[in-house]
This record gives sequence, C-alpha cells and structure tokens, in this order.
Amino acid sequence: MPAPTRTPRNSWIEEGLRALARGGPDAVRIELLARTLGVSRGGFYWHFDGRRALLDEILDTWERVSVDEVIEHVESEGGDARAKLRRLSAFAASSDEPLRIDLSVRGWATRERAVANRLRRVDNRRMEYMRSLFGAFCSNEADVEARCLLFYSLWIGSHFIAASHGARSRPDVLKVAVRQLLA
Amino acid sequence: MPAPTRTPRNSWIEEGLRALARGGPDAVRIELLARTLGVSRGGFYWHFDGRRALLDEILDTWERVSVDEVIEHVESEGGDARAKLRRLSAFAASSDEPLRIDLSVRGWATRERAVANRLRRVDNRRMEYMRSLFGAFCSNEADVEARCLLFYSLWIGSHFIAASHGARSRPDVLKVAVRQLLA
DNA sequence: CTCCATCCATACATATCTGTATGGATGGAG
DNA sequence: CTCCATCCATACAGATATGTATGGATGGAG
Repeated sequence: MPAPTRTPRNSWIEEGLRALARGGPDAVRIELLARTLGVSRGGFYWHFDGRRALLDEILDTWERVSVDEVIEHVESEGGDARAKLRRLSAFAASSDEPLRIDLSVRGWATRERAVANRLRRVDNRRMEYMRSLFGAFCSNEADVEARCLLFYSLWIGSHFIAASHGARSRPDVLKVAVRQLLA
Repeated sequence: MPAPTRTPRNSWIEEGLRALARGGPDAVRIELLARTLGVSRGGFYWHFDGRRALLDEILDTWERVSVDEVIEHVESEGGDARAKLRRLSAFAASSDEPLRIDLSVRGWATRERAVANRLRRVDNRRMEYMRSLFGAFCSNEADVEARCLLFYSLWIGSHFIAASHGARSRPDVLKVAVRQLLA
C-alpha cells in the first residue's frame, strides 16, 4: 500500500553504527546521517522519536549481533575447543569495524549507566562462551577464569595497542601469546 | 608586573584533560571548560590560538606524563623485575582517570593520524619498559614479546571489560593471571 | 480515477559552540 | 599618581545541531 521506501528504518541504524564506529556516540548526528544517506532529516523523524531513540536502537542491534555473530562464526566450522579459540582469536584480529564499535561503546559506558549495563551483558555473554571453551581442556576453575580474562583482554586490547615489535610482526606475537594461553 | 592570574594557562589544560577523560575529544569544549572554571572564554583566546591548539597541548602533556609517571611510580620502590611488574599491574588496576584518558585517546587515534602517531610513541615507550622487565628473567625473545603484549592488554583491557567472574572478584582473577605471566 | 497511508522536503524556532573585536578591571613599575 | 601589560567580560557573526510543523510526492487499494 505504501510508496516505496527510499530510506528504510534499518539504513538509519546501519549508518548510525558506522558513525558510532568512526567517531563515538557524539558523531551520531542526524544531520550527518541524512547527508550521507542522500535525504533530508524529514524522514528520520517519521521513523524515530528523535536522536535518543536512534541511539537506543543502535545499541539494541549492537547488543544483539555483537555476541551472536562471533559465536556463530566460530561454531560454524566445528572442531575442538582449542581450534575454536584459535578461530576466535583470528576473527578478533581480522574484524575491524566491530572492534571500533566496541571501543566506542566502552568509552560511552563510562559516562552513561544504561550503556554500561548493556556492555556488561555483552561482556558476560562473551565471557561465558570463552569459559565453556577453556573449561573443555582446563580443570582448574581459577585458571580458566584467568585465561578467559587474558584472552579477552588480548582480543580487545591487541587491536588498539599501537606498539611495534621490532623484527616481529603483530600476528606472530599474537600467535605465540595464544599458544601460551592454550597450553 | 602583571595582574594576578585567576585562570592560568595550565588550568585550561588540566580541565581539558578531565573533559577528555570524561567524554572524549568532542567533549573538550571551550564554553564548557570556561563555565567549569568559573570564567568566560575571553581569557582562553588570550592564552591559546583556539580549540585545536588546546587539544594539541592536552596531548603534549598526556604524552609527556603518561609514560613517565608510570615508570617513576614503579621504579620508586626498587625490587627485582617481578616485583616491579606486580607493582605496575597494581598501579594499572588502581588508577582510573589516566586509563580513561588512554581510552579516549585510543578512540581518537582511529580517526586522526597525528593522534595515532602520539599514541604509537606512548605505546612503544611503555612496551620498551615492559620488555626490559620481562627480559630480566625470561631469555626467549619471542616469549618476552608475547608476555609484554599479554601484560599490556591486561593493563588496558581489564579496566574496561565489564564482565563479572561468578564467586571470584576481579582482583583475584587478575592476581592469578599476573602470576601466570610472571612464571 | 480517487483516496489515503507512507515517506520525504522545506521552513522555522531554538540552542550551543567557535572565533573575533572591543572594552574594561587589576595591580606593579616608573 | 600615572601608565601599561596582563587578564577577563561582553557583544556579535557565523556555523551547525535538534525538533516541530506543514506541505508535497508517490503508488497501491477501493
């Protein structure tokens, strides 16, 4: 019945996620998104209740996919726990924009309680998944927890640590580090 | 000869660093800083050439102290390399605002080349210091490099990972993780 | 063809920030 | 006491953002 939608609801959210990755929540500006999408802001206020509503929905989809997409990708090819952890570390090192969103959300969470709650849910679900993998070949529970934190820190941190490693490449160093965590 | 300075140059930089820690570079607004300092923007444009100049000086002081203050604090009490690394991890876990500045700068660096260069210098200097510590009791160079990256990732990451650890506390998990890295 | 829900453009009011221009206020040098 | 460099307030112009109000444009249902 309606006219064809040039700028569906989802495109605002997707473009918003891209802006969030690029410049943090302050960079998610309706005016900018509209220009990028090639339309005016007129349609936006028909789809959404305002900027805050868009930010909430952006966080909704981030919270929804940032755990699932990772687990699905790792689980898709089977293998034992160690193989999955290796695939997880490779995936973490390769994906770029998702990690930037992560970084933006972590900064955002330090100043907004609601965002902090969402981040906690995501981190807990990811951590729970890693716990299941490390727990498959590691009996000491305290050790499992430590390895999870080390692995997750490496996942998050290695992407934003700018140091070089002399003659070695970052992937080489990562390989040694992961091997140590899987020992 | 001059009149007493109510708002010295440095106070703008300090307040700017606080704003950077709270909300990233976009939150460093002259208008806001002036209100916080209880003055108008009039004096600011006498001290600085504009917002960009302030941001540069903010990064100057961050780059200057973010490495030195850490090393000084760790070196101040002596001990062997392992003791220093333990002190470093404790310091990283305790300090809050410096870590938030770190997080802001890392996000900032993803979209401005000049910031990325500064971050690289800081990370390289910190990494070099850790290399010297791990190298004191660890002969394999690849292993040293992997431990440095793990340690630094833990330093940066553990502060912004929101996951909980069941019955265990974060400091407990950190203790086990650091013990493993120092083995 | 007509009607109408859907989607978008335009215009307006309001707010906030930057940068500049200009005019004080202050307090020591002379 | 007078002068003057230092520091700050105020006022203005321009840019950019949000929201709202309102008026098209489109294309299928009837």
